[in-house]
Amino acid sequence: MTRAETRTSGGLAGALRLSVVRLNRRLRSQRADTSVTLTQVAALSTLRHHGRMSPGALAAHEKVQPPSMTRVLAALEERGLVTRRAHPHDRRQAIVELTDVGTKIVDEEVRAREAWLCQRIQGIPEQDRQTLRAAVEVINRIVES
Amino acid sequence: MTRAETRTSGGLAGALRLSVVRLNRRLRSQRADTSVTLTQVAALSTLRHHGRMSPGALAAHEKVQPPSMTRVLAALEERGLVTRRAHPHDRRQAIVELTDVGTKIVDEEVRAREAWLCQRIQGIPEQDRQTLRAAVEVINRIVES
DNA sequence: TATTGTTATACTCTATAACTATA
DNA sequence: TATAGTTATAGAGTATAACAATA
Repeated sequence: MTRAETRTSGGLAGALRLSVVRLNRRLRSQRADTSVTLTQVAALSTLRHHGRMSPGALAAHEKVQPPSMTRVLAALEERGLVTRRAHPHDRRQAIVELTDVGTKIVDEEVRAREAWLCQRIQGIPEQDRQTLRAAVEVINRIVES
Repeated sequence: MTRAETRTSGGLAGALRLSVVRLNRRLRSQRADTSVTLTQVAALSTLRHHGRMSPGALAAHEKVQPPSMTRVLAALEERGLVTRRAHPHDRRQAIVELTDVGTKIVDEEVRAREAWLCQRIQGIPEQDRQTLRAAVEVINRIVES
């Protein structure tokens, strides 16, 4: 996909779609056998950055429907990476938080799992890294809108 | 995810991963009932841009394993969007190409399917579009490496 | 033997619909 | 009634292993 083909909004949308789909595939394929999946990493990372929250809030952050998050959390809880507590005032809600093991996974094993992308980012010019930093912010605004 | 958290390569890798995962989810959820799926659109787009090619070449372009592409092509062939021809000199290979209907899908229905992203891209400042254009090139280089 | 592609199988990811419990 | 979450079910997406056909 060359620069010339992304001049129009439609062309840019198509090019961005292809790039995102392919990078997403690459990221999923970097899964180590003993490690957590890409979706699980995303949920753990959100908990690490934003602290404990309800399953519904986590689903909203991750842009998935609640039943999808239920399944992710069940897997994480089974592996002892998160725990569930009762909400102090609203018994419908649960509060999900990282365990010590879960925190360790996010801080260490997860970063090892990202080695592929991290290595490539280290290998590109600083100007390209600046482009990616700015693009992350633009994409996040688009996703939130 | 703020700019400050993406200063290191690891932080940038994590932020980019989260953004890509979430945008990918949004793109998949834009599927129209009567339309083709995101994976099918990606394959059709590649054929549209690069012309006819073998299933193996298409899998390499899309960064999927050959059996995954076999399944995608079977669905597209069943819907009459692509055809298979024999390779003139190597009978192991097939040549996949868009039908007239498939071309029409790529040019019209697929663009309608992208309305969500296209609309958002039209709504951001030109400077942000330039950022995305540059980021597409950087991401593509990373994916190819 | 090496390459191209398919078949068989299984797992991950995600959604919608229907349900339960609580507010 | 409305909200938070789960269960049931189904479909999309993808991989590895084993196979068939051809080079």
